[in-house]
Amino acid sequence: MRVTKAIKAEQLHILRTLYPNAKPALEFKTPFELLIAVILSAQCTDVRVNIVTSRLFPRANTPEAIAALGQEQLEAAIHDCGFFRMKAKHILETCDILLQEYGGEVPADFEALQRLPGVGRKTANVVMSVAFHAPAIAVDTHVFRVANRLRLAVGKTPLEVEKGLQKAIPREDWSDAHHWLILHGRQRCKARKPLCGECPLAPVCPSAI
DNA sequence: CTCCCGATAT
DNA sequence: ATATCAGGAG
Repeated sequence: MRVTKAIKAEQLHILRTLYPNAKPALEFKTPFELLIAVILSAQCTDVRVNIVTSRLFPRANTPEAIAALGQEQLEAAIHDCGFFRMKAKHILETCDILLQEYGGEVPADFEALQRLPGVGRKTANVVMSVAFHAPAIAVDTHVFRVANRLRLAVGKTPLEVEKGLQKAIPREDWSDAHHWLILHGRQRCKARKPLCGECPLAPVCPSAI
């Protein structure tokens, strides 16, 4: 199947109808809470992150309070998210930088975010898009897999797919489309056993079995 | 590229 | 037993 511009538009239309109320799955009340939640979400399900942060944020949800926990207590608090030693280290370093260089606030700047320990391109894109409503498409494992399967955007790296998606999707839909692709990846277009038989996108998907 | 971490699904 | 999970650093 050759995925034309018209077919890509149809793919997006079906995704929109499938996931009409797409929103972030991570729970947060402030940009700082979102930043911490997204750092924790690396190679971890959003469900598990929400369980951990629902216990952590009432104790500490500011750079000062997280820093006051220290490495050992923070490791214990985020243990269930995996990679807990590195994540705790990165979060503490990030809190120090926020306090020293940004007045304790999360910078609304893509480049500045990427300079924070534990924050790469994907996390910076999520924070810019979700917390600051900037046009950005974060390419996580789900977005990468689903975009490639649909050939909505093809690439060997997340950055290539990100650029392809920016061309294929109208800017005003970037935020919604990001969530459509994640929800589709979680619910139907799974990594292991994709449910092509009951997928409404199968007729416009070159990878459908 | 490997390592970081462990629970869960297959 | 192995792949996967809202990745990032060395």
